[in-house]
Amino acid sequence: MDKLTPSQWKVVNKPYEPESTLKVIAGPGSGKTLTLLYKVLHLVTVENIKPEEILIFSLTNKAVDSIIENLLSIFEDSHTNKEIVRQIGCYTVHGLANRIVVENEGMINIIEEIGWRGLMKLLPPSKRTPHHFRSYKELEKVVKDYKLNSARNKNPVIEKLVELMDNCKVMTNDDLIIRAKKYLELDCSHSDASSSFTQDLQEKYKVVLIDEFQDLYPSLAPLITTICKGKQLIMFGDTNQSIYGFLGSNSEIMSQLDNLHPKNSTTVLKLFDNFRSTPEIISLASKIINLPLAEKQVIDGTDETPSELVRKLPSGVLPQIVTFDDLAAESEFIVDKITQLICSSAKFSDIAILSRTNSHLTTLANILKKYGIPYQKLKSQPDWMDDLRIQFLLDILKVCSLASDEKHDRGFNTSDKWQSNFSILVTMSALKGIGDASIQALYKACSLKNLSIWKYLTIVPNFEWPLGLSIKKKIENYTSNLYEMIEDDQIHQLDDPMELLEKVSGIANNLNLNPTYSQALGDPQSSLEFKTHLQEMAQVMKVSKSNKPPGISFVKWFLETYFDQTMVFHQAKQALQTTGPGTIKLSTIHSAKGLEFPIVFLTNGTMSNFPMDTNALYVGMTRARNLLYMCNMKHQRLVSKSPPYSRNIMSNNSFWAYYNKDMNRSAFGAEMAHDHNIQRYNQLRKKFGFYRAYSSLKGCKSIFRRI
DNA sequence: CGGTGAGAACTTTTT
DNA sequence: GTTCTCACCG
Repeated sequence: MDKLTPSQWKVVNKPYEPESTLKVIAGPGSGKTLTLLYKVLHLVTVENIKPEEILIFSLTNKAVDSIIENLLSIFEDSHTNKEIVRQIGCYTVHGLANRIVVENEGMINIIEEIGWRGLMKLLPPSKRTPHHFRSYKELEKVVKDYKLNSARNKNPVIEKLVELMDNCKVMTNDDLIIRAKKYLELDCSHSDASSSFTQDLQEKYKVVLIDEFQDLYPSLAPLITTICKGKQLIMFGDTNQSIYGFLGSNSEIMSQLDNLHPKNSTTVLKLFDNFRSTPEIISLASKIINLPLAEKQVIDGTDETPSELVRKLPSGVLPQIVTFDDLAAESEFIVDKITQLICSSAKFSDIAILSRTNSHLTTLANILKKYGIPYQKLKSQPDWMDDLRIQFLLDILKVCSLASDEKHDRGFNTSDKWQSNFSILVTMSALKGIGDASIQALYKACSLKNLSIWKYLTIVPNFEWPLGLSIKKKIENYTSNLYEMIEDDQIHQLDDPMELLEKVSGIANNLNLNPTYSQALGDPQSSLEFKTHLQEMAQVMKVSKSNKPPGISFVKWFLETYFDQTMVFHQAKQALQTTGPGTIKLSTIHSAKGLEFPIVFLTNGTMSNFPMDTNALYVGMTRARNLLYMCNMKHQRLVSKSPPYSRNIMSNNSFWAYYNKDMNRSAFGAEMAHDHNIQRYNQLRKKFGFYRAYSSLKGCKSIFRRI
């Protein structure tokens, strides 16, 4: 059993007290998660807080999943009923907001890239007007600003856009938070739905735990402060690991939370030790964030004196910093290093490659695939979800489902009347040859007649449409392809997932999509990729079908739940992969937050030229337990001093002894195997064709530096 | 019309 | 840190 340190016990034993705040500052590898788990256990077993009175928040799905998983094992270890864990509320902030809003107003639509692209088509075309936007991101920003203070900057164009979004229940993630807060503040104590989720939040919870508080940003504040008021608030985090600055300032929301409860009921505790990384890695990482190790931490604040800031013994191997001119050289270095490590004591599953961008990650994945190295991408969403072609199919499904409901008068109230408009706009905007002008003319005509777009297209004869002949033809094609599905209500009768998928891809096939969607249609690799994505979507559809309750059509059920189902499915699949044969983990630094790996490669790609964010670099580095390699990290503090470069990690017997001990693995006969390892390495080298690699490695100016 | 300086975007997440 | 756009100036 893991024993806690005195400073960890201090956190755990801090008594429960309503309307108080406990803030725990916990650096990387300080046992933050373990402390949080024991805190929950303590609340339940010692403080007599009921499990259903505890609410745990984090920001990412991965963090939430890992908390639940760890809670299960810790409650099991302490011989407490595992059922208890299911009663503890554990959510991402957005997941919770989503549940509240959906409970109160049914299916909603979270707007994403293609949604914004569709809305952009509604804006006046002139380049000179202030409403012209280069990219959908600009529009997104303007709409956000408008919503923040619509009273001050009146803008009729944006106003109409926002109105359309409201009518179609289209929300940004920030809207989701605001809406959720609104429902929480509503008094529904008189409502007869006695155990609604919203009501539970208003009344039941006593303790709110926030994991990774440094990741919070201002637009989350309304919801979080509403929820935490009057409860005991326990926060864990580390400002040095704040890597979501691009979403807004963390200090802003933190000061709001600090003021939530009276000053004298706030306690700040710190966890100092680092059980994770080698002193070599910690020392370099501290240098990056400009934290002179021991001294500074002792000075600021608590009476706690750090017993040992570093718990692990030196490994004798320094983090290695390398720079390459091109991608080929970088990937050869990585593959070669991996080969060396694998031919020593490391397993594939020990290794993680972390990069800053998802696109670079994809590049690396393809390279690993080429060499036949097993890998696994750590992503919260599966790949098929961000395929635009798939998103188009989903939007077609939404159009059919919503328009059919409207046609057959199944809307619940009048505000639902034109919910289909948004999806229609989005899908029509995806058609080749339909530009801003046509969309605007059509939309205007619909508003004049006070009809939804679909209704207009089906009841107004086409000679009245304010469109050119070729455009009319295209729109007619769109309408006639969807006609049976909507007007004959086929969409809700199709009960078989495969039939439905076939039908809808048939429709998409008949529609001529613009290049953004149909990217590289002729490219065989791309269409193969699409096929794989389709299959993955089909799998989720089948799962969805199998748990569909009676009394709802399959499409509706699928559209309402596919997101959640996909996440569950995806997570289960990833878990299966980790238990199978070892795979190298690929992840962005942001997604790797909270995780640790025995061996870490950090890479920034050779092409992207803008410098590494200090905190992101710090987070990346502190993921590593024993070995750290950094490729093309462009950061000021890494360009310093000179270098012993450990030429051959394979021959470093003392390091591998250290490594195996750290991993709790028997190192029996490791030294004996050394010659054998070298032999194996040379064979693989030959197989992988590293001869070229070596020449190019020599050719590129590798710079090895040390702190 | 062409040069120049300022400022923004590039990237990371949430359903 | 690099690259692009736009307003402004001569």
